[in-house]
Amino acid sequence: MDLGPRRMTTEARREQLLAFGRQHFAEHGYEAMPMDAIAERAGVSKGLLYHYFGNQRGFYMETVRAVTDEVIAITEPPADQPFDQAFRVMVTRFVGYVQEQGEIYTALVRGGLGSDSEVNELLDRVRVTSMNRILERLGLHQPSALSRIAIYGWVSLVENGCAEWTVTGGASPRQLIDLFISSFQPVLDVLQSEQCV
Amino acid sequence: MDLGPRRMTTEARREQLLAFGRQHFAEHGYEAMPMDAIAERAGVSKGLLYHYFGNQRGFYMETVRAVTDEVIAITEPPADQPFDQAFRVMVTRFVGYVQEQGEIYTALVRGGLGSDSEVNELLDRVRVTSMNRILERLGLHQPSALSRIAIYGWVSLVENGCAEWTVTGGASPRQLIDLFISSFQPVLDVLQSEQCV
DNA sequence: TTCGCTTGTTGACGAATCGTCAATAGTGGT
DNA sequence: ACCACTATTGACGATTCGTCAACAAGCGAA
Repeated sequence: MDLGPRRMTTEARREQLLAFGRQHFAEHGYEAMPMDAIAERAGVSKGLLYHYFGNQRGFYMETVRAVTDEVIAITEPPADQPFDQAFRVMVTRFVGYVQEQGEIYTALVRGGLGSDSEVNELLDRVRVTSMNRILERLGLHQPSALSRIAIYGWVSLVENGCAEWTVTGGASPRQLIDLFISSFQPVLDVLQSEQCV
Repeated sequence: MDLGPRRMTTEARREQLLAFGRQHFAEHGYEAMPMDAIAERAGVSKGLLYHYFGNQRGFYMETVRAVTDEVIAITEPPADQPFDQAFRVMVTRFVGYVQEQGEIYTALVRGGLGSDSEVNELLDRVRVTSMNRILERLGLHQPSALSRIAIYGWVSLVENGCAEWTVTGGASPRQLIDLFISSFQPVLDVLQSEQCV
């Protein structure tokens, strides 16, 4: 598959393998294929994968982490704008990301891939990061449990709504964005009733 | 662990093993422990587990199915009530179920347990069933993609909100129920704008 | 009670996969 | 051209999966 130079710098090889892993796991899922076969598809030896990622789960985890880090970076809301606007930017960027990288991201979130608690922590980092960003922008530094649950739930709505969108299609990005933003209103109501107490 | 009679009827043994599996997988997750060890904990031989469930995934899947079937049965909305009321019943029963069986259900949904696409289909059955029930009660027999995405997203909000609730606590069932019901309003708006076209 | 048949149950086995490690072979520096 | 360094390999031991022929617990009949 590779056909490039047999010996690469550590960094280049690592990125190449992660890029491959992203494609591979999105398509085949975690542990659907033995490491021997995965390595062969990647054009390297099994030993090399173990050398770079420790074990099978390690390879999968690093791949997932690369994607989640990307999502977190992309959805960073602009700092110099009022909440409403920054919020819309955040949602828009997320939907845009899903539109482009949809299949891979969905395969990830849906758990079409395998997972254990560690992998789930990675995925949860995306949700918690989004939640904290929203709380911070709203100036809620000590939110109640209910507030956190409300935002967390909304983030899940966005995530899974997008996942479903990737599968079924049939709606424009704009429609999705509007849906997500209007869905936030009840959550915002909870947060504000919070603030008054 | 067992200490009961060594030889049981097929049905009794099967239910005993499923009850054990529910506890075990909620605590240890899928594939965290070899089948030998699982069997030992269950007080039976490894061969018996394979006899009843075919393979490791089979045992896990049947366990998950038992739980998801339970959820689907419990959240069946009453047929003889108007939408608003039936809807509230549905949400209330779900929250009640999570309150009682929370840890097991959450371990399942969160994927603190492992999963592959087959397992995920099982979990998705719960969401899709809820979605279809709502659509049916509303008389929407040919919903647009956006409508389906909206409801699916809302179901995910409920699911993950409850999961978070199980972990963090700090809110009353009533608060959760109200949150979920008010969160449905924007979704309902989408559905109704649909209906007019 | 004893025999015998049905079937729930077992544990040792072969196959497959994981993860390791000493050996190999590119690559850059001198 | 040589050397030192390290990226890379593939065979190996260990672990786990899933199978299967043998075992034995219960029940009915004699």
